[in-house]
Amino acid sequence: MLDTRETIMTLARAIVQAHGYQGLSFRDLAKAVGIKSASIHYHFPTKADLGAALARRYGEDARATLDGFLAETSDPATLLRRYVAVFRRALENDNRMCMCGFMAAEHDDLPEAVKSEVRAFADINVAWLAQVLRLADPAADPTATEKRAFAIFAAIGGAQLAARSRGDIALFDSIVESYCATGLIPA
Amino acid sequence: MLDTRETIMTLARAIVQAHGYQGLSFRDLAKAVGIKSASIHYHFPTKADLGAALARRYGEDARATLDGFLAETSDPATLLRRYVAVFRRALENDNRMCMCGFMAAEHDDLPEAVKSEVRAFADINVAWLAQVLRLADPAADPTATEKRAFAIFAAIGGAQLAARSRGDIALFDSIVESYCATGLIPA
DNA sequence: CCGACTCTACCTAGTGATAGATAGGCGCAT
DNA sequence: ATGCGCCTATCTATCACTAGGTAGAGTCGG
Repeated sequence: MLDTRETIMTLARAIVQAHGYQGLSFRDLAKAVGIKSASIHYHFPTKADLGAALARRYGEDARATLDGFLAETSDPATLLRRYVAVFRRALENDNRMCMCGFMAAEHDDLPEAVKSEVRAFADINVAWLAQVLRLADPAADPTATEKRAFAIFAAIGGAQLAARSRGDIALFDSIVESYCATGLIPA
Repeated sequence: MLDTRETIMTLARAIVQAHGYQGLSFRDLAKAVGIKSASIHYHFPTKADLGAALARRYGEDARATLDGFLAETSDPATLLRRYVAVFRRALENDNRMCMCGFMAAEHDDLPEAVKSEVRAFADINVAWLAQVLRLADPAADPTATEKRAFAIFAAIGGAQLAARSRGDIALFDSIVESYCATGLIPA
């Protein structure tokens, strides 16, 4: 393998998106990578280290993706459509979900280092959404915009969770449609 | 204990609401109940049996609670406010969340019997919400009403998840406020 | 050019803790 | 005396993690 550490992170992310942090085992991960579990510990001393690295990278990747969208267009409707599509893609990928969404549920059992990265991920999403909402309505109250951004973030996460529990991507689409129709997500 | 089986179910529910199905261990549960783990197996032969019974009862209780609301008033705004309050109460109870919401995330690792009960729980919620929406707008298209009901269910679940990840009930309130302000939840 | 040293990236083997589950027995109430 | 409710004791499997070792690549002085 060219870069084992990267391979570990990629495969671990996929596992956590499907089974959660609790459902991530060094043995299974090692088997997927093609090495022994002891070798995972060489790259990430503890599971908490791996979890924190995973969540941090997840946030970095999200920021890069979202900023990429902003570099291509300033149309709020297009940007929000693309944002929703990111969450849809997780479901398309074997009914997976947002890694930090899963970790949010597991909050009570997460090492502190992982918890703070999960919070940071939410912050990145909310900040970006608020930025897009300001493009749509620059005159709006900044505090209300931030609240609205958090509401959209939470609602899409909820739609993903509901669709996942049924293994039904069409349900995700239907729920998001309702969000747009009722005005939660501006069109 | 007067009724050990009931005690097991009550305490198990609390554990799953905080740590998920995966986070429920017979040893910890038995310790909480004050018996040995082997005795749990006497009442529930396997963990899957316990999980299914838990999810089924959760749905039954929800139905009873919601129907109780309907028996008291026919005002949609009041009913929806009470519905939201039920989810808020989980957070108030040591930052717990909806048991079936947690299980929705764990979907991939759930025994089939548990999965179907989780789906049934969602059905109960959506059916009740649709009923309330029909009270608010009897002329609306029934299919659209059902979609809207699912959107509200998903959005509130998402709000709970987001608030839990921050241990911040005020965030739940803020998000729900946004849902009402934008019109997702009719006022 | 070569032996000695060191570092990286992996390995085998095993730790103690914990998981769900089982067999069989004991005490008590009907 | 039958059976319910719970027990002790144990099983097998898996968990994160560790100790200690090794093959190979790179680095160094002489």
